[in-house]
Amino acid sequence: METEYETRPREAIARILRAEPRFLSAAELCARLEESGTPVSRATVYRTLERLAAKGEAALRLNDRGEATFMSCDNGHHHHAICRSCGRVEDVACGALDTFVDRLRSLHGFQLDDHSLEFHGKCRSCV
Amino acid sequence: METEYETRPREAIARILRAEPRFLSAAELCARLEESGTPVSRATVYRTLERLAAKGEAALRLNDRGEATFMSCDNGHHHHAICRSCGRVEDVACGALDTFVDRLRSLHGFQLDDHSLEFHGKCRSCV
DNA sequence: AGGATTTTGAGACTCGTTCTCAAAATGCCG
DNA sequence: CGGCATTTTGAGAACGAGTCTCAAAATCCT
Ligand SMILES: [Zn+2]
Ligand SMILES: [Zn+2]
Ligand SMILES: [Zn+2]
Ligand SMILES: [Zn+2]
Repeated sequence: METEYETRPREAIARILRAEPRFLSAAELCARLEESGTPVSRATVYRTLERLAAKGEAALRLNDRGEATFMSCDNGHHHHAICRSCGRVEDVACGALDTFVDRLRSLHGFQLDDHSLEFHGKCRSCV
Repeated sequence: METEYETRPREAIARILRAEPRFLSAAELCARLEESGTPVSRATVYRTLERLAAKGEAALRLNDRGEATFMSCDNGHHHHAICRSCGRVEDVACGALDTFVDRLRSLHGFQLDDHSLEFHGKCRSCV
């Protein structure tokens, strides 16, 4: 069998993630866990984050230093607007680019000054 | 003063990058340099890539394992379509999303099956 | 060639991430 | 309640990409 246990570390990690609209690194998560009186080892933090990401309950993002960061994130396909100064993340539903920008300005009050866009698929010679 | 020298390692690296429409990691670059009879140390490879990226002659990208990869890339703002199987990169000029997708299909013959989009700027509370 | 300056390479080092494995926790069943 | 099989955890070793150091080599200028 392969049952799943509900453990203190897992709950503590999930609680912190759910309360923060930001991508947190494993190190930051460790620090917060320590502060909140529920220290969790690095190994467990990584294992739990990997598990959450696999279940689609957390989004994984590599920051500009290549470190893995995680954020609580519901399943559906959408994109992220990330604040340069505080890191706050606004979820933006997928649609045409213009709609995106409009929504960012009006709905989220987000001042857009840069974006990165990457397509993935198969090139001509790979069908 | 601070003159720049034209050296064998730098030329070898630039030559490989210019011939490959793919993002290459420092390790891959080292291997190719070795093969082509011009071994270059890791340190120099990293220094040269950093230099090229700073001059806007190479694009930097973190792959899904967080490793830095580089590709010869001209200055202007544009986006990338990356083949899932061979890694070939098609440059796509910036414009509305619909135009992007059309261009990918017709001009590049690129079969799009996923994309990632990230906005950067300032959130409401950071002005 | 001579010499000031820049560049290189070998290897030590850093640090994020993964691995190992014995100890602890969990849930179940008698 | 105790055992008990199973899962999870933690401390620390191991790993690997990237950076740093500094003496030796290369480059350019005269
Ligand atoms: Zn902000
Ligand atoms: Zn989308
Ligand atoms: Zn391809
Ligand atoms: Zn653009």
